[in-house]
Amino acid sequence: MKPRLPTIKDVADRAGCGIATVSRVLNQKGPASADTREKVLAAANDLGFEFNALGRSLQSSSTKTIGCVVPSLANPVFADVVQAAQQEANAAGYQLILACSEYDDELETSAIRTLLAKRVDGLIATVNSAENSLGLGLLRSNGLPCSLVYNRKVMGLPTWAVDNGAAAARVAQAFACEGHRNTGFLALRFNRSDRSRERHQGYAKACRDSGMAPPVLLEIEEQDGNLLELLGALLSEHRFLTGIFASNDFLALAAMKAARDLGLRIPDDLSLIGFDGISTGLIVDPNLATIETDPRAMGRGAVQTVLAEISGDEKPAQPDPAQTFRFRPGGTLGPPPAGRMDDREAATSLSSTA
Amino acid sequence: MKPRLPTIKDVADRAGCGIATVSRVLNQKGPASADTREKVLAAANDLGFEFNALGRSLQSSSTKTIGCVVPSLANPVFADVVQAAQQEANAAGYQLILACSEYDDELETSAIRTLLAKRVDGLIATVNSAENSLGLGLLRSNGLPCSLVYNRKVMGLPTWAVDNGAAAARVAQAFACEGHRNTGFLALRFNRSDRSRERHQGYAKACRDSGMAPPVLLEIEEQDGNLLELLGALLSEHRFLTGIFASNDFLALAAMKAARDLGLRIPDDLSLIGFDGISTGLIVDPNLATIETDPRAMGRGAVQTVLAEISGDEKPAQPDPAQTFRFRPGGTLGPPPAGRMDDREAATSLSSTA
DNA sequence: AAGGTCTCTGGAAACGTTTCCAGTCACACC
DNA sequence: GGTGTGACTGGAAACGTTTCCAGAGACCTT
Repeated sequence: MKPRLPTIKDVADRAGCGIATVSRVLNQKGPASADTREKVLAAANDLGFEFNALGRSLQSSSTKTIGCVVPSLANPVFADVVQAAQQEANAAGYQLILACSEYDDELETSAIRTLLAKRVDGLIATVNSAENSLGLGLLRSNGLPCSLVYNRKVMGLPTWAVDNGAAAARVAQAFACEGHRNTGFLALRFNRSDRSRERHQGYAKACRDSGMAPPVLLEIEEQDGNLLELLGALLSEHRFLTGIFASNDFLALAAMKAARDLGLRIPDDLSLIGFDGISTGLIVDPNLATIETDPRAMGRGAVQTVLAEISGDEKPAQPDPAQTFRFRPGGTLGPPPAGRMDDREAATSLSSTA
Repeated sequence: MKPRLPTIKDVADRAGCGIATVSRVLNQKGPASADTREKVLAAANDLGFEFNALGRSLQSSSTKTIGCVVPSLANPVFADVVQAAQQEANAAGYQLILACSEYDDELETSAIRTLLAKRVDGLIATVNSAENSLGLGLLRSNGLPCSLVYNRKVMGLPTWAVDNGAAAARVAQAFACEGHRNTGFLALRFNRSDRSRERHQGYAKACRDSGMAPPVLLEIEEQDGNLLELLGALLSEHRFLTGIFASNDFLALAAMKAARDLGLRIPDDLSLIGFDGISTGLIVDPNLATIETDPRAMGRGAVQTVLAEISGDEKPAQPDPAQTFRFRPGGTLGPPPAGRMDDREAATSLSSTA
């Protein structure tokens, strides 16, 4: 059935020499007479020979492979991370093994375990919860070169991440500038993403600091199809909110749609700010105000860090410059509706915004 | 530096038995006394032992790994394909190795070559051009279980694809029903995607059949950032067109944005129909009329087919039911503007379009 | 002509598994 | 007490590489 692929031994037999010689010729290392070289090359060509990476890896204990764990590809942010990581790895002669955790701790751990068993040379990952990830523990304990992406720094592991706290504060400032006081924080699987939690925390703190009301937490635990309905229900329940900060752009756009379906005008009746800066936000009308991040740079950087650690000699590129995001203005942010500005008495108390 | 991971031999030494015994215990096959079993388990646990998949694969000549080649993850269609394929593979205990061809033949071939060297057990792929893909030739010649995705059937390889011709005809029909006569076909990297070419061909034929003018080919060869500008230029050049069929939704949405920037109202001044049915099309206002496909089903199906061929016993699930798409109505399709219905006199003279 | 160098070559070990096979041991049966 | 029957065990081969090392010539030098 399976037509066994030719091995180096087959080539050697056909060329009438030893396997050591074939290896030398085909890898262009070590001496070989012009005559043998030619015969080996011919034999390899005739047989359509390709090295078996397994044997090779086993002996060299290097697989030229990097593992990549992300929550999901449905979010364009991670698709971008993966794509960029892929390119960067490829350029260095490495392959990417992909695993999606589906925001599930169980799957995340088993994915990392499998990757470890496959002896990837390095690993980049966005884990559900950096603080208590079993998989990360495994990585640490056997010292595999790795880098986090979008997660906060933890256990001394390098990470390519956005400063969620600072970004959330910037959002609060944007709302405050327009005069909003009652805002909400919208999250999808709140308990399954430490990014979301950090953004919420930072946002709540910044709201307090700038004299706004504490943000209402609008949480949805995904149950697929009816996302828009759930959003609609949530929105009508909280009509008094004048602005909503969504923990990612995808959610912000969905909320925008749901609000429109409810007859709300944006930004006249409700302001929206997203997070991530995916390109779809620029296509909708009005454009989505958001925190713009650079997922491609994150993916690329993480791979560079890992590659540097693998090769050892180069100094690991430094992961975290001061600013990893910028606020992108958009038509979804405007002043709150006049009727709901009445609780303005507290408006002057805004002051400190780091 | 690298803290060599424990091998089965280490476990054997610590448990005071032979490696064969360890293998038997840990794999739960073959006999073992309760006593040894316990000692082995303890030793493995102490050492944090995990099997090395390389040695295992080398000996069993099965890597439990499936290769996956797609043009890009930037298109949500492929992100969905990959994600679904991943889930399906995982469920069967297989891992996915991802490679993106970036719509480049060179990269595509080398990706397949590498995957082959890594001895994947099977492969699913969307290739740039099914007809003349070098990589596909390689696959064929060594009989690796594989399935195409979104490509047309070729060399007897199973494929999970949309009937591009029929779908394009459906689009033509939709335009014709509304009374459009002068339409365009918009494509991004026309020469790099046989899907795009097939859609164009089918569309041109259907236009002819239904008495519309031959569609104008609006082609863009991507040069990143200025996509919207290029689209804008293209649109103003062809003001006489009342409808545009975009070869994918992403492009359709970009065109929608570009048209709006030009002051065109949709669908009053220009109708748009896309292809793929990505979810973003349902978020924009008006909703995008499009051909809805099911990328997840394609990815899942392709993996099932490959898995079936690997295990041999099951009969390969049949890839291609009659209808793999449906037309999704949307607000971007309306009747053509009254003023531009006048060139109707030429309606009968249409004839040859190769 | 003996010794030295230099280039080329192939055998063999090693990488970490699985599995075949032969060996050991305890036990029951005649 | 011998013998057969099991259950259990470990040595060794095999999977496909790379690389060390020693051997075989060819050629030059004295």
